[in-house]
Amino acid sequence: MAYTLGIPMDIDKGLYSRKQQILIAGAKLFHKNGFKGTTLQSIAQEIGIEGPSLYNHIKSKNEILSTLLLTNAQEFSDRMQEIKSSSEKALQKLERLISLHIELTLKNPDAMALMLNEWVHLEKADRAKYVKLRDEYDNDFQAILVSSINEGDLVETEINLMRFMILSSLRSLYAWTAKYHSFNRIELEVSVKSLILNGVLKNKNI
Amino acid sequence: MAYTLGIPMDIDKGLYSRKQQILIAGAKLFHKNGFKGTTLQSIAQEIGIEGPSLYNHIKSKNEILSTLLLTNAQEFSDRMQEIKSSSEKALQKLERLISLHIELTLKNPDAMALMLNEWVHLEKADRAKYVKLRDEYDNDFQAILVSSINEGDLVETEINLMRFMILSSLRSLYAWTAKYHSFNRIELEVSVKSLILNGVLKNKNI
DNA sequence: CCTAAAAACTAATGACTATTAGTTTTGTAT
DNA sequence: ATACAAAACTAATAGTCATTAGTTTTTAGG
Repeated sequence: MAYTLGIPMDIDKGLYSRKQQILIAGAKLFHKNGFKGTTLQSIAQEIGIEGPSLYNHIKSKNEILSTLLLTNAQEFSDRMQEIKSSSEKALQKLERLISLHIELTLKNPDAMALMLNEWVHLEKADRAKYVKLRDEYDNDFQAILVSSINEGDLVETEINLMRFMILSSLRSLYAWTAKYHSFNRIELEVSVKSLILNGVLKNKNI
Repeated sequence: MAYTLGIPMDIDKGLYSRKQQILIAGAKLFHKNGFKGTTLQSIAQEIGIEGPSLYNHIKSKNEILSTLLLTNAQEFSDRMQEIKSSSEKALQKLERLISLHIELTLKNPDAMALMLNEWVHLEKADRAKYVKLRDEYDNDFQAILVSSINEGDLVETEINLMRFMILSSLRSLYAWTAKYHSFNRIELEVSVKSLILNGVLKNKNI
């Protein structure tokens, strides 16, 4: 069974289920206007129904946001476990993490955008869950950087800043892909890896 | 006369004017809860008055946001003109731009955070003005990168992606400085420049 | 067909909050 | 002191939604 946004696809119709449509429309509009700036009516309109009809499929407006954020945060977390537990050297793990960000960004740019800011509108419990997933991810990411430094592959900069700079670039990629769809995934991976690993200078003074 | 956020400081009292206090509190709360998630009452409370009293100093809630965003966008724009018109080589201009982002981020992290997302809540005219300033800045930034490539200093990656990756890192710095105040500006400049220019790899394979 | 569940609709409700009105307090210059 | 303006307060207004209630339409299985 194929999944998108954590919701099973309605294969028979070759279409998205109503709940999926709501999540897709929600992601799009939350991204465009912010969570608080988006009305349920506008989400309903996007899929051709009236506002209150949404309640046949969802429990609340907040549920839309938390499904989007937690599904994606969980996917990052799961994929991180996979990468962590592999036996490659840390530098290769870093490259796989870059690929992961690009993959998920291309699959779901709107949801990716929400992960940066809109989590502040989650309700307490979901918010705690989200922040926990995210902090763990960041810690794991940094641990891989530390390993790679110890393996002699990465330069010894202040480690928090290094993690921060890399993750900022990767987490902002959704804005790039929205404008330049022409790029294919492989090209993008090559370019992004090169920029992060080698920087922008042509002649390094080693 | 000293200025902050484009508003003259009330030097006699050694304090901020009410309008400045409102802008500072607004930036803080808009950053924390988003523009739509922030009530005027909460801004007023932050500076010890009642909500409606704000109207003795401002015209509307939106005015707070637009002052914050346009003041800072204008400062970026002005400083860009200065750097553009200097006679250094492009690589030095790029380094000055990195310093500029760090300087303004340290001076005003909350406002910097707003520039990423909250501009969507500006009213039509202000929004157009903001987007124009920002697009022009991005174009100028990219033009400097192109010059630097032509001068043989930067690698020939897809230019939009290069600009995008650099600006994403720089524009996210506010989140870093909020957590790691211990860093001083000079150290930060050295580290950020190195990460952007040289990347994270220790041994480049030239 | 028929029927029961799912999903839609329209019409409230009620909370929240930006803004206005009208009044009182505070600060300052004469 | 006094008066005038600035700045604060309290009490209303009015618009905007999320959500609920109650009803009708659609859909799918027997």
